[in-house]
Amino acid sequence: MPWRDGTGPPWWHGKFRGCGYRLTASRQAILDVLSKTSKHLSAEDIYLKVHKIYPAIGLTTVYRTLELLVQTGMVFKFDFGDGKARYELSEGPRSIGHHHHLVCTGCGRIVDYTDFIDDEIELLNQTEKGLSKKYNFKITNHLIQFYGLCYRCQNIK
Amino acid sequence: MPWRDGTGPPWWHGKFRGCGYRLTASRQAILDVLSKTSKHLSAEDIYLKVHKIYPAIGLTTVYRTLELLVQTGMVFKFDFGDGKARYELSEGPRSIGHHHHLVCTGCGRIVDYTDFIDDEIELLNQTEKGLSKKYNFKITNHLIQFYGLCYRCQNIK
DNA sequence: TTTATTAATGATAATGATTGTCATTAACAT
DNA sequence: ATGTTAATGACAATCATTATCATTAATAAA
Repeated sequence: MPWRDGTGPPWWHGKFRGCGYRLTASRQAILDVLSKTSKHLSAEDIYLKVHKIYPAIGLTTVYRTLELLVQTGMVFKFDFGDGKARYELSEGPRSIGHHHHLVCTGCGRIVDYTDFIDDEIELLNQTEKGLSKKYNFKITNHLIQFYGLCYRCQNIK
Repeated sequence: MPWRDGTGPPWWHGKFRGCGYRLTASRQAILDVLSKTSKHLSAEDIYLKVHKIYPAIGLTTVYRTLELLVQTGMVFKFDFGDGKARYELSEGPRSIGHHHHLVCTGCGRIVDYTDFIDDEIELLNQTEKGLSKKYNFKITNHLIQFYGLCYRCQNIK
């Protein structure tokens, strides 16, 4: 399956049909928005962006589509503790764009990092294997976040 | 500082005074409940349990106390994707009770695991050190969750 | 191609966890 | 013992997310 190699249709085209879902304009628009950002968008952020391109869309559809995308593993849903969920396109824990987060508990700032990812991934693979066997889980993804204070919040009294 | 060694007052007594907070009956009751469970309680779960011992307490106070406990690092707030936050007493990522979670995306079942923790922790320490330096973050905690399907959900069509 | 089937959609209302308000109470420093 | 002020509880308000339901449109069937 072509994964964003620039040739042919976007990598997600086949994903829907295969599962019996329809590839609609709304869904394409949402995937488009997600694939063109590196930000951590909330459902409403996504709604607003999609709305510019495709004004007919409703917020409900955004929520519904995101749920579907999360279920099929195409999108990962994050919680950074600010009361709304954030969504990122997920090409799986082994993909190139995969990263983890550093979360400032003072101001909510989020830093994506890919440093150290290689070592982490290797260990995580092992852990995954062990956990899968012991608990009979079929593991599909993982979430790693570090919490702390960013340089700014360290210096605020 | 005594950390639940069984002698003297509960380990958290000093935590409050030191920060200028008052150690009230509500707060003690909430900490008591949290320290006596290994479940992943929501704010309402906690409210109901505390209410039995200390019926005067209000739900608002539970939320406020939990927020305080999270801020001071005594409690960790989790999101397992079911719409409500869960709280666990945190003695920090190096403590004995520290564990990570396996989350079933099918039914929401949560498995705590401590297996592999030692290797994980060692790598996480290194990563933490590297990240701290590079991004100038003062890291205080981390969150690790694996997502997948439990044995039951794997066999449901 | 036309038509039938049914998933997908949008508008709107409903839900429910969490937060804000404010008068009252109680910890604890003095 | 008393004053200061943080903490509390009842209640209202907020706001992200979900449910409802009539309508539309993507795909299969003819």
